[in-house]
Amino acid sequence: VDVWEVFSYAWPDDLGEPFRGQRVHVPFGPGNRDEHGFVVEPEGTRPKGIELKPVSKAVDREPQIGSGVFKLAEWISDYYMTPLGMVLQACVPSPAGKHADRKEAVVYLEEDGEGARNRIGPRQKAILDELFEARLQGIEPVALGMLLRKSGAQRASFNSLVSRGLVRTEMRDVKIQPLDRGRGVVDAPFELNPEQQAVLGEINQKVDLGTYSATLLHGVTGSGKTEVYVRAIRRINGKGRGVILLAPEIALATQTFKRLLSRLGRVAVLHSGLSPTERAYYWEQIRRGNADVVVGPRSAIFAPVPNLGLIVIDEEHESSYKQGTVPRYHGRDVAVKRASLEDVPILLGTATPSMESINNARSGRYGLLELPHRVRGLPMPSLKIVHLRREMQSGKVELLGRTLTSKMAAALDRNEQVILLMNRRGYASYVFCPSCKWMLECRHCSMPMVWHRSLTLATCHHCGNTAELPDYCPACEGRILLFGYGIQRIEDELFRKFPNATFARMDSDTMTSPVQFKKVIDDFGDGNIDILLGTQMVAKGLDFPNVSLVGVVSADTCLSINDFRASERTFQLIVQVAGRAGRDRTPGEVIVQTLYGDDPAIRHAATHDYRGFAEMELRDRRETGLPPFSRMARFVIRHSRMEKAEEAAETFTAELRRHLPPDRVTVIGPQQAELPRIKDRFRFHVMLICPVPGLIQQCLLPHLPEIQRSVPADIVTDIDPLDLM
DNA sequence: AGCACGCCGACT
DNA sequence: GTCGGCGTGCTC
Repeated sequence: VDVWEVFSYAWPDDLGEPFRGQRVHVPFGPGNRDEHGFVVEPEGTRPKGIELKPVSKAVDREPQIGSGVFKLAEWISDYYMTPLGMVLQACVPSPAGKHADRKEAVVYLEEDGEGARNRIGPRQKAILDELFEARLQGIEPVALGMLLRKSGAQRASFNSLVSRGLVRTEMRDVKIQPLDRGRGVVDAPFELNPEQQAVLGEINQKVDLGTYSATLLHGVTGSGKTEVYVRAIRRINGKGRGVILLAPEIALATQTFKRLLSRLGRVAVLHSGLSPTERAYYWEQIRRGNADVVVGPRSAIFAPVPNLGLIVIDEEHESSYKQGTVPRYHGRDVAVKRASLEDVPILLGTATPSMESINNARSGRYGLLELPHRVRGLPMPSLKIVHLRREMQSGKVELLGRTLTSKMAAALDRNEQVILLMNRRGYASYVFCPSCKWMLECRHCSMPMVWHRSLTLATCHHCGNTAELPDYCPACEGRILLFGYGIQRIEDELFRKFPNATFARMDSDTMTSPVQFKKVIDDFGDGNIDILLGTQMVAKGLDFPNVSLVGVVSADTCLSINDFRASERTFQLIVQVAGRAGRDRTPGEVIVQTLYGDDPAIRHAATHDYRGFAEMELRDRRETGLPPFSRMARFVIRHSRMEKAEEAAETFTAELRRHLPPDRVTVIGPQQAELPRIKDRFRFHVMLICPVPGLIQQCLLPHLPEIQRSVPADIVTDIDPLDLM
């Protein structure tokens, strides 16, 4: 609904007084269809010569967001060049269902529902797609009500899926954690070390000052950042003010939420995985000022905390803070904006600061605090780079090289635990015909599909489309091969090499629900599992005392991507996963397998040399004029026909050029995007690079709606893009 | 996004 | 002659 304009309506007296941000229903368009909208100007001027329609209904009776969040939404609308209505929709959750049931139906995707998958209707397909998406995000099961709303399907289509055995329902208690439960605040079981105390002292000064300041807390993995947050939060709570704590994703937010429950007073969570009832409950409690802390992923930055005193962003560097759909905002940057609008301090914590943040710290825009050592004098894990090429026995493909294998054996002998990390990309299995080189590709995206043994289906990672495994190659009728070093290959190797060890796999295929996630985490924590094998998921925030060895099966997969942040991401991934090792008495060891051991990102990670890496990377970025020394904007032009897309991209770019000063804005493209076709749409893109923050928006914002309308294709606008594919 | 209007090709 | 394709434009 790309409606940029603001429309005037008559306000019937019986609706009370209108206020900014109020949700309303209005008749819209020739058929007067019912649309929802937000009051933007309660005292708007009446446009002349137009008969006003009356607002039909007011949804809110009290403001759901404060003026700070409303201003924030306006800023997002301008900065990210997104219509204000869409921004407000992202800020304010849709109103809760009327009935606050004690129980609700939740839906699971059935594991072995192979058959019957063909010949299902589009509505049923939509339901399955939603469920599959939820599984990939690890938020399965999904509340039935939410599922039907999101897929736009009727109950009948759903029932049909149940009778085909493709999905399964269960009744679940609506589990709302009452806010006042944790009233008795538990004291910390231990004292802060001098380093932590010094850092906390600095933070407390800013907290006591109570005005805007941004502080980057660079603390190595295991340096006790969370404990520092907790103390700072308590202090601000003691002044009767609330805190927002952002975590990169739902799973981590949930984990942090539980951790805080035992240490702080009234803790609330907010995220899209909650049932409407739960979400409404927390929202309402927060709005009334009953929450001391709100924990959540990026969207929690819009929480209506009435007397905000501090914002904390954990794992500031994480790219999941950037939203992939409109409005495409960066949670960290929006948080900094909110802090400055509401004049409160903000704390950004990480072991591997993003280039943006470290640059801000160096230029003095942010303060910088450091925790260079682990707590309790624990040493950093030792890191060893292993060149896979040298380790490979002739002709035989081994994923776990000689060194890693023997280190694993030794660790297991000592009854210590092991974490193995592999990147999803590059470790997928493809469906392949060796004789004619045919490969199973998604019909809609022209990208190879990935075979999942557990689902007995091939899926497309871009659109979620699924396909059955063909018996024979459709091109030459030859034999089909599953090709690639899938996770299963590693599992097979583990079976062969460590027949007595127990291991668990943790990736989006096996972690279908928070319950399963918790179970694996608990089992591993209790020592029932020796080896934890996982994707990025295992790199983040886990804390197991008995892990002495971490193996990075291949560090290269994120280097090969054509993206100027590849180096930064590789460095972060290695340092973060290495941080899982040696968190208690057993010293940690990390083996990084690579084909390109000379890569500077890997070398710096091996010596825990953040400074050296940042120095080098910033120099590169400065020389090439890339962020953080410039700002980028990216536009993707999409059309179902290739020529149309290309043509539209050309005219769109020409229009952009007319409004941009050529000496200050570099225009790259248009060119075909890295992923040339997704969901049946061909993609071209243009990139703008400009050293002056905000200049691109200033030049384009007045003209963009008009330009977009004049181009017969979909245009996606992405400011400060992280994804350049 | 919907939903109209409007201007060109293949049919009863 | 009309039905219907989808490019274009508007929504207070």
